[in-house]
Amino acid sequence: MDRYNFKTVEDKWQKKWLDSKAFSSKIDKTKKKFYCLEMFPYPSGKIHMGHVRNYTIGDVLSRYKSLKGFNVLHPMGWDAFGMPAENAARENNLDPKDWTNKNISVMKTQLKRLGLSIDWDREISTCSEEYYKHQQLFFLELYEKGLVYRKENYVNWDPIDQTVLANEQVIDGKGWRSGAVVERKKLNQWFFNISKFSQELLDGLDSLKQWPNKVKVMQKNWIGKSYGCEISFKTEGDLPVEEIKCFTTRPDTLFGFSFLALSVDHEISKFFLKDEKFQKFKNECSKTGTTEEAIAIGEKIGFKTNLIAANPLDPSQKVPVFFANFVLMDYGFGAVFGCPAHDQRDFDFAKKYNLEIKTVVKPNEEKNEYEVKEEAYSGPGVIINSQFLNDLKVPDESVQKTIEILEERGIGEKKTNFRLKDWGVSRQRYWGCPIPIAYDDNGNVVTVPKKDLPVKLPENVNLNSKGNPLDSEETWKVITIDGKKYKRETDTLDTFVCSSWYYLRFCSPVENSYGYKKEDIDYWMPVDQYIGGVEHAILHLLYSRFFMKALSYKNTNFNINEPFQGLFTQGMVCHETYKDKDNNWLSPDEVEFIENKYQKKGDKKNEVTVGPSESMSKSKKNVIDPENIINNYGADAVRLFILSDSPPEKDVQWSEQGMRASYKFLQKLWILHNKIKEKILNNNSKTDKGGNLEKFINQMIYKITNNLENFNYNVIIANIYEIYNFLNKEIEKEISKSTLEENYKKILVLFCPAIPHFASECLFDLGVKDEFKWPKVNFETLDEDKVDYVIQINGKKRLILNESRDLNEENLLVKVKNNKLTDKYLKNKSINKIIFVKNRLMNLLVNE
RNA sequence: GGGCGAAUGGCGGAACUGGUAGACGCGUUGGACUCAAAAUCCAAUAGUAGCAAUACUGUGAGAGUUCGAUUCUCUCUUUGCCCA
Repeated sequence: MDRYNFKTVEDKWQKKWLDSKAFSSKIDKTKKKFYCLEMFPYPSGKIHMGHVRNYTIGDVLSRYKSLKGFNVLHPMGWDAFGMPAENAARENNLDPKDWTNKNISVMKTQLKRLGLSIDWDREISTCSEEYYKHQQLFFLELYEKGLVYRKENYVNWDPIDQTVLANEQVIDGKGWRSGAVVERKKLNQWFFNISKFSQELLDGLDSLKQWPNKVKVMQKNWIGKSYGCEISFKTEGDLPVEEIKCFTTRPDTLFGFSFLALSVDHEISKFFLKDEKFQKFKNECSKTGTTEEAIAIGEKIGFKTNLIAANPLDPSQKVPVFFANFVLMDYGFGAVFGCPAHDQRDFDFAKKYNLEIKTVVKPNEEKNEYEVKEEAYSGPGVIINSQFLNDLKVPDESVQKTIEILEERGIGEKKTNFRLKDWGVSRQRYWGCPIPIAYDDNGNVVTVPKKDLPVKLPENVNLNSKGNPLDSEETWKVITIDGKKYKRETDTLDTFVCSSWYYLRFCSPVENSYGYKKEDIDYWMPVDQYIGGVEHAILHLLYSRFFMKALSYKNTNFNINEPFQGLFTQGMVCHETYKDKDNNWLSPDEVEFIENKYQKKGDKKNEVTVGPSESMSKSKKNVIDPENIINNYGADAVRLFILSDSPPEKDVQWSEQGMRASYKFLQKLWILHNKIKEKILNNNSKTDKGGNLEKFINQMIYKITNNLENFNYNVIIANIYEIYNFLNKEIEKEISKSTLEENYKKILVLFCPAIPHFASECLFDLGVKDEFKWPKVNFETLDEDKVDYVIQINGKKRLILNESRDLNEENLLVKVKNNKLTDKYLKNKSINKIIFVKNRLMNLLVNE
């Protein structure tokens, strides 16, 4: 018998699957479909362990569903636009397209080595013209429907790189690449009107029964529905302004107000255009970033106007009006009233400008004399010092009641406010999908005619120019429409747009005339199971949901409400971190463990400190390269290990020892396989002596099926080990050829989802050539003649009795009393009560 | 500060609708094979006491419901994630 040679076996099966197009999927209305999708990768160079885990989980599910008889769609593609390509190309003087395509080819080869059941005929890449031309058409359709618009908006501006930065690219207020202090700058940007669907996006969450609750909660918070009130404040002063409208979620604290704060872009700012001091102040404000966090942490500064605002509920109360850096035009009307006692931001501001701090809410447990002193109080309680609002319960009753009063008096109006803002999709980047828009000399917008799509990216551009490379492409920029010259939009689309609809494209990957074919999406959509990292819980998933709503808006022909019926978020792959004596990060293969000490390889004097296990990242060098691991141990062993050590939704700790154990296990399993095969071939026994094989196998079919349905993939691996342990002993017993053969073949099918090459080889070795089917549980074999009864005395387990099934209370009690082991507990004691659970347990309550 | 989770041996983790806590793996210890080591195989492995059968304790802490709680309820501690 040979050792199990994973290289030949895995190569053989991968070739076989490829040649026979084993995983190609076609519409078959006689079968139930199952669309299994993992989040597609960014082609960054090589696959990492996170990919291995993500795609192994998806593959287990796909293979299982397919064995269950579903018509499975399991595609793969590339999220191929984005900044890393542009940066890498700039550094190495390459074309981003070449860099990306090279990476795709490397990573595709690596993924194939994992033996994934992917329909490669459906492969797509978002950077191909074939893909993005449809995206441009969608853009124009959305534009026609009024869901896309252009407006001036503040962005994070990097003055050195001359580019816009996303919020996550701003680190400690500085550009992540240049290190320059980021400024606020106003730019014309394209927006998708996602906020139009705020309510729908919120309501839709309820229908997503197979989504993890935490993701739904995160989306709910992100959408952030709140009720508030729009209040008009009468003003007086040296400006021709009579009233200012504010939005607030806390109208009940109105009597505690001590100033009004306006955004520097509030329309009133037009009166200050020539005021140098104000312009200086405005400049100062632009130095704070636009993130909520930056605003919360940054110092609050204000610019006092000569306006005075009156409390609409008590016009005798008058307060000053400021411009302030913590108010943005995005929120409400760019104007808020400040109640320092009950909002920390307002409190900080009031302290700085010496404004009154008037307490109007007291916590329930406090006395009426309660006063806010050191910090704002924003918790529940009751209203005080507020005339007719006094004694209302905060927050529910007080907010509601105040709004009613304001509405009655015609000075306020109830408003629903959403935190969700429209999606800015403009990026000042080369490597993205061009926006099919052009401008005339006056800056008026025209759309590129649909027949002229795609708007292709120019080639051989100079990536080292300042700002957006497309902006310096003078010849590309000029476009002629109907004989007239226009200038193209040089911004490209956020890459999240590409990933917002790629799952539709997988249904019709080669359809040329449109982004999808109705017949295809009617059959395949929605995605039955979507699998990926929780880091996309908000943006990508919300944008995708929006995209479906946008496509179905004013379009009766498109009726997909939610793209992803089931969602599973897998955990990360972690590894210990290492630092040498000079505090440099070391990779795991630069470290060795000798004489109970970690040291740098070949350098005894360089002791290594072991840090906590963290998500694998290049910056901390705690990365294990999947390619080496697959080469050393084989794809099945890697799959086995990555599944075995933790539940898929939790983080898993990479361990070399665990990896080796998985490898060794497959070797042992191969030896066992050969023993079994030998016994099947040369065994004439017709009887099974003392064997429980059939019963055991049925239990395992039951368990593994359940565990697969519930994503308990780590337990499935434990079940496989159990099967091995059992078979390894059972095989020594006398067992008939038919029982062994029949049951063993079932077992091998159970192995298919997790270790497909190995299981296929064993089945093939036994001459099984037809399509494999997932075995059914034979429940009859599970009904045993004898069961273990747990016997408790006063609630404590004292004895296990293996007795006939379905014993009634009296008969079991006799057996218990007759058993010598219970003597010492029952002697001279009377039984007060008996709890009896059929086929399971008897609990005797006796006098102590 | 708010929201949502989590806490089980030396470690990763099992435990169906409340009913034998610790499956399975790693590690550790002992043994076999070997001149020796590696590899492999066998055995033990929650803690305490005992040669042993066995007994007691034990699922972050404390209370509660129950014949019976890792599982349900309340309070607290620690910790993770998201939002501020």
